[in-house]
Amino acid sequence: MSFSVPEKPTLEALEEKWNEIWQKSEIYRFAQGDSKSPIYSIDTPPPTVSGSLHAGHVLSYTHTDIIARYKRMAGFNVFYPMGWDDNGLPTERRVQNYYGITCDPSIAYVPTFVPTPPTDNNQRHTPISRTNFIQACAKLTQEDELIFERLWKTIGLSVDWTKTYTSIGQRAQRVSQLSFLRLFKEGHLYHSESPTLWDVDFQTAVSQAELEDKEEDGLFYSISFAKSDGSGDVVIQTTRPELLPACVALVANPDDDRYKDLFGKTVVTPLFGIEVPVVAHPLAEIEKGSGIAMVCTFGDLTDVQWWRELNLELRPVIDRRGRIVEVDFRSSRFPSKDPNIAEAHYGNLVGKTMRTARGVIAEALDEAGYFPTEPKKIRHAVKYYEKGDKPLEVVTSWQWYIRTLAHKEALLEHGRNLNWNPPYMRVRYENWVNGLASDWNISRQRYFGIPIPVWYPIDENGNINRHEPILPAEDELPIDPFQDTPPGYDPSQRGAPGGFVGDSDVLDTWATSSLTPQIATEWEADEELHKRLFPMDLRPQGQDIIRTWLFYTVLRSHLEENVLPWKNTVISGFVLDPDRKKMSKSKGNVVTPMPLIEKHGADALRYWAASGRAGVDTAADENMMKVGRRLAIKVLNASKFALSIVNSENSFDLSKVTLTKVDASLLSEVEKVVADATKALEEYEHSRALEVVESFFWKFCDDYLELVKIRAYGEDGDVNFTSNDTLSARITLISATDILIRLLAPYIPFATEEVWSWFSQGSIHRSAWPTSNETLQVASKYSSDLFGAVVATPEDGLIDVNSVFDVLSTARKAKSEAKKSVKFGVDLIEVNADASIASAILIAEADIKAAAVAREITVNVVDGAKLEVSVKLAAD
RNA sequence: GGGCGUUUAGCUCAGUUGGUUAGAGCAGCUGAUUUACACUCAGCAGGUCGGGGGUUCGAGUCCCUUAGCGCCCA
Repeated sequence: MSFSVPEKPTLEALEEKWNEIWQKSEIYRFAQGDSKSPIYSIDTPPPTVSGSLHAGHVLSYTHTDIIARYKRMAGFNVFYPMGWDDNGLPTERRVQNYYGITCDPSIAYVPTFVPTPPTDNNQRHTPISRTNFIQACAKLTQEDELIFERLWKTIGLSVDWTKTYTSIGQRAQRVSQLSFLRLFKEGHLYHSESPTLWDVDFQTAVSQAELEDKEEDGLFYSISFAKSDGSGDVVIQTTRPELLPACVALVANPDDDRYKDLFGKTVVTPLFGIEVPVVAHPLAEIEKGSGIAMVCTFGDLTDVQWWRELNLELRPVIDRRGRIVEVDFRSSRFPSKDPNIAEAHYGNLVGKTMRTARGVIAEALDEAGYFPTEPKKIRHAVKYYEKGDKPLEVVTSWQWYIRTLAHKEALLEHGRNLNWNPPYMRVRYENWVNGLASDWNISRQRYFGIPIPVWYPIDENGNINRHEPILPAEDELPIDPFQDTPPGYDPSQRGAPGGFVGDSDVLDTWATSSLTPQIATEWEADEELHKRLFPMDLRPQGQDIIRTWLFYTVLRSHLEENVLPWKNTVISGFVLDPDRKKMSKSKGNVVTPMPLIEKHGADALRYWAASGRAGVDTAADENMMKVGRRLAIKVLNASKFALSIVNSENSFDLSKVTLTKVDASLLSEVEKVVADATKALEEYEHSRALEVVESFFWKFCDDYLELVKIRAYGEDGDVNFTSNDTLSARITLISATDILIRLLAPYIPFATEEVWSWFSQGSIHRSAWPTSNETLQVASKYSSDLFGAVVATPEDGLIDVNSVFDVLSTARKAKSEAKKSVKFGVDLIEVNADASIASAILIAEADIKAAAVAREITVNVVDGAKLEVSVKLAAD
């Protein structure tokens, strides 16, 4: 065996060099045919490709990659696919802005249309057909995916790129639609016309998980309602007087003595003259305002609940664009006592936005004397869609829902059975499940998404019958009800009386993302593979999407197969900017990873990421990257040095090498490091494992290498070393190097692979993870391969090498304080120590003398004494 | 308002079941220098562990209380 070590190793261009080799040799490929090795499967978060790349991606994906690499080395057949989340609203928004287009389903398809970014950014968006729009989305996401893929490869994610999927791809479509059909048949999914939170800009329904409360300034108006029996007024408070025409009741708490007499009686709405009942409900807060509120259809979700539970009338006044619709005050729905006055006031509101209408009606109420007091300024929470810019409205529409409320208990139980890292993250999940208030609305009134796979019959009068949806056969999936014809119909019947119409909605992105375990493991496509891979081993993800991605995925696996989708989850923290502020586009403090990689190298960035613990927010700190870069460079240089000593001229002829006690003890320290690092990684504590290995590695370089390098070279100096002892040092150097770089391989894959290539075959990332009892085997292998000798261990035990290093360190300190060079001579090192330490020092005497350039060492045994070292430097 | 986390050296963080003198890296300071590595090495200095109270022979660690910061949910 021989090997070659470069003259001047460098980190530059290692990323490119090794990525190319890794891709070619497919070292990260899942071995589908291997039925023996245990499988470790990872449910990788599919990043939203329409979002921007930032350092946060590097943080959490590196954490996962460290585990993947560790498990692969530990003998697992690692299933580590990548998915792209390209479906949904964020993509639509990006495509609209990027190409300057907007989707208008009423426009005809133009086959020749090629989306191109506009030259003038102020230009109005060009309306295009639904199909053209979808094609534009597909085009841009493909480009975006390439950018992500390049980053993943540059930071060295050991993904099996043959398993890539997308959330809009055929496979995702089939799985999503198949699950939809199954859940519908099993009764877990239903269709209903009900009040739903609605974003008036995006024109779509949103779910509870997508809500965001925003604190806003508002006015709390007091409005007088006249009692129908003429016995006076009741004063309510509201922030939304514009909904007065939609008022269907007043509500107060059943325990509120002030209003007990009014329950069951009626009052009349000001301006509009509609008689409404006064009702009791426990959700009415006694403390809030005057304790009595108006119920409108609908101002918010509490209104919806009151309306449902108290069987109130329905008087909708808001359309899907968030504007006031026309109503008839002579109809039974809006039975005004004075239609002329009602119409006069309402006429000023029709077509107005909520905000404008509020001002108009407030003025009218004030003029007509319905404000007993001035409106009060308040701060209150207003519900927004997390991506939206206008407050959500509640509108009534047909939507598809997956039942969640019925499964709370089971979902909590699943949460208890999942291994959470860090454990306290489970609480967030439990809080969310306990706080669920509505079933999951999975339909979205958008375009770039997976179609809801149903059609509806149209009766002879042209009315759509939404109560009896037509379902496709499972083996026809995926389908697009806009393009495909339902069984038993002819394409010409689309939209015609007696014919059919496709559901025009698409699925919520989460309705697909919650199936990533099923998509990745070939559920209902390769059942044998699915069984081997599912439930999966690991779900890594961000803390911000516990309530969405994690929760929904648990729900879907519960509904499909009644199991947890994975055994473990690792929740990563956020990346903060260097000043420890949360990164956000609006603040302009987003740190993008590519420039950092160019500056510090991929291993350095990975080191920074690895130093952040699971669940802990981590600042994008360039200092840490510099430290990582130093480590990678040190690995190259120290390994080069160790290996070149080992590889230096040898004319030894020994059939047996007995390791010196210093060397055997060093190897035993390595074994402890292996054990500690392995334990930490098994517990998903990647940063602790790194710390253990890294700190030992520096000690190995600064103390052990310094201590034995003269012996390892075989040079004499003042001391004579035997061939046995020289070979012992060389075998120890290469064995420790071999093991330590394997321990570092998951963290700094490029530098360690480079070193590995100097003296070993194959990829380090396919080598075995060190075990804590293999050091002697490693030593034997190198001894036999390099020197043709067998290795023996010293007979009577090991010594404490750390005390030997302490002596060396004291000598260095004396020189430093005397401002002398490290190589300055020492006349005498005097040591007082307990017997065991004293004997350790004596055993290492020759090494210490050589390393410290000391002429003499005297060791005094003092029972029970701590190690004391005094150093007498040579004269100048 | 409720929940979770966090507060340790100038900065970023370790600190295990309570147990010697509370650790590391960075920054700072003092030095070394034909060298495996200047992308280096050695050394020094720097802390009342957010405040208060308690349990204990002993508390950074456990309990109570209080304040700041961050996140989540109302």
